[in-house]
Amino acid sequence: MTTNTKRRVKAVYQRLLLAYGPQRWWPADTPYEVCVGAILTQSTSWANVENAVANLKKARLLSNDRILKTRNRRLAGLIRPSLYYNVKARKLREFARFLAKEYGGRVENMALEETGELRRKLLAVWGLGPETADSMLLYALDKPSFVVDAYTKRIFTRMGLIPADATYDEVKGFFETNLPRDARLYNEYHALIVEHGKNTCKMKPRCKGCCLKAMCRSA
DNA sequence: GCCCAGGTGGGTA
DNA sequence: TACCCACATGGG
Repeated sequence: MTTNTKRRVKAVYQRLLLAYGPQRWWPADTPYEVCVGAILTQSTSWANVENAVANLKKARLLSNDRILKTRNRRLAGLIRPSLYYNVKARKLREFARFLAKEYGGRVENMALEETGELRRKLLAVWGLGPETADSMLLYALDKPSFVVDAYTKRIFTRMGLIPADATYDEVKGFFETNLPRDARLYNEYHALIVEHGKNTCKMKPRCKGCCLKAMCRSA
């Protein structure tokens, strides 16, 4: 990995920060709420997730014990706005069962586990893929685990920094080797990528007015 | 009315 | 391994 690559990765961050300002993620009140949101936001816009989380709060079900005690059908009804509500209800309960069994139902106890080992355990839970697991590590536990999503790959592939067929772990590795190991930086960088993806990447004609245009091969 | 969003699991060849 | 499909709401 060249110092030039490191410079470009840093330059992208600075351009995004300048364009969108600090994002200060994750939008949630507690680490547990981050974990729930990470599951609910799978392939779903955040606005829909907010409605689903609000329903859970209103029903006083936003706790590991309550989710474990609630039937799938009731849970699914409450998280209906978040799309794929039946599978997501199961995912919430699978996570709740895991948290109860391994960590006494407390997210803070997860934080005591070594990051690599915890990531392996999270990935073994049904319904938790790499992006969801990394979101929990980074945004709920403040662990330096870079989160990769569809926007990340799209943006950095267009800039010629990442091959189009790169796997999730390869993209994650790209960022972790080209950035200082800093949870706050990873946090802000991913949040900025999402913000950028939601706005500029949809622009037509593509890249017009994009803050990364000067750095983008396909612009 | 159409498109797509802060993915993941399962089935098939 | 590499695809393809199911899941299935709501805002622009």
